[in-house]
Amino acid sequence: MPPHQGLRHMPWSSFGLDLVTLRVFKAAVEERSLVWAAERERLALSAISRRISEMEARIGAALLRRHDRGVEPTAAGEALMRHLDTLFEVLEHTIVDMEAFAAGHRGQIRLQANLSVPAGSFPEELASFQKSHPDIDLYIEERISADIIHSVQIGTAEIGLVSATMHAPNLQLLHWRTDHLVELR
Amino acid sequence: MPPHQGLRHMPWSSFGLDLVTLRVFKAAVEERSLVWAAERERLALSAISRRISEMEARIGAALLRRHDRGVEPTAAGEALMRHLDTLFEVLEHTIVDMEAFAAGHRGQIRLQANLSVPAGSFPEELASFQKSHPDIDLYIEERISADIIHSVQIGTAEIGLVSATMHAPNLQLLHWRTDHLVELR
DNA sequence: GCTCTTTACGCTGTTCGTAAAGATA
DNA sequence: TATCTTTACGAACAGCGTAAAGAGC
Repeated sequence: MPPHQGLRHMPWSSFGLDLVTLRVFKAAVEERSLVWAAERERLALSAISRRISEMEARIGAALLRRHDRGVEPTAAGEALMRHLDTLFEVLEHTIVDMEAFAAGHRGQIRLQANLSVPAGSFPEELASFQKSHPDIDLYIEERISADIIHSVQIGTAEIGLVSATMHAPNLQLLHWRTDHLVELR
Repeated sequence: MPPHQGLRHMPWSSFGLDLVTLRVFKAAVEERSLVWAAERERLALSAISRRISEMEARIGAALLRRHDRGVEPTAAGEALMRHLDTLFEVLEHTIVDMEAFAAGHRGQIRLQANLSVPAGSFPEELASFQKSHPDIDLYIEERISADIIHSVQIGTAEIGLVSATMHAPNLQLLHWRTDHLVELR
């Protein structure tokens, strides 16, 4: 049997939406011209024309109205643009988030605690955490509660453990990369 | 000068995020296995492995932890997953919206007519149109014939009705989203 | 040994850029 | 004519699938 050579037909759901084409389309609408969009996206004019035409074909509706002074979105194109604004916003947030992981504190967690905390089941909790996250290096430091909270807030520590009695009864905070807010015990 | 052959390096911003890879990654996390993700996405196992590895390389952080029973998201992978949920939601809405335009049953239609038109059976025609297309909002404006024609041409009106005697005997044009050109009576 | 993931490699489809042609004021 | 968009075509790249190799229980 010859190589099956893939199911090329479904890049995304039924429409062939891809980020590059969507980005190029956005540029075309914002620049009101394929020529300028080509320049802005550093792509050949012909490539942009083709991308948008093929997207229109797949969707089954015109997205741009062409005239000899440039282009203009149709009603469908405007609707698409509204979605693209939020789509690329989400994407931007995603990238920022991923950059944070890529940057410095990759696989390292700085933990700060004060002395009144560790008495209870803390060591076991720590051990289980390290077992389930073997690729993370834990750095443990002792501080006073106020400093710990500040460190977590400004990001010089990923985890802060403060005495339960000082701030909230029976509650210890584990603040992990600003994504997780976990109750410990 | 030889063909410049493109700036291949920047599919999206600095990261090479593309919808197919993101979708595949989502599948891998949800299925907790590349094998199952491959099956679900109808893609070769090797293709999935490569896609995810390359995305991790570009991002500069591990997204999956591999063991011999499958895969598991790292902290970075979990963060990415949270964004993907909203991203694909937006995309889903976009597709639904575009499908509506493809079917031709959506949105607003700006209609321009001049006074000499409506005398005849025009109101009945309009009523029947609105009855058969209940989800379309009709906006009606009065203009002179030349302006109407221009509006339809440049797209500020989807429908133009001009006096039969002025331009073509016994003919009124209904120009709909530049896709349909329908004779009205 | 079994199940999972990764790497190697040939091959095909995709997509670019250049260049020429069409369209419109 | 000048300025935009589209189409044609050759070439490079990207991405798939098969198959073999690595890893961990």
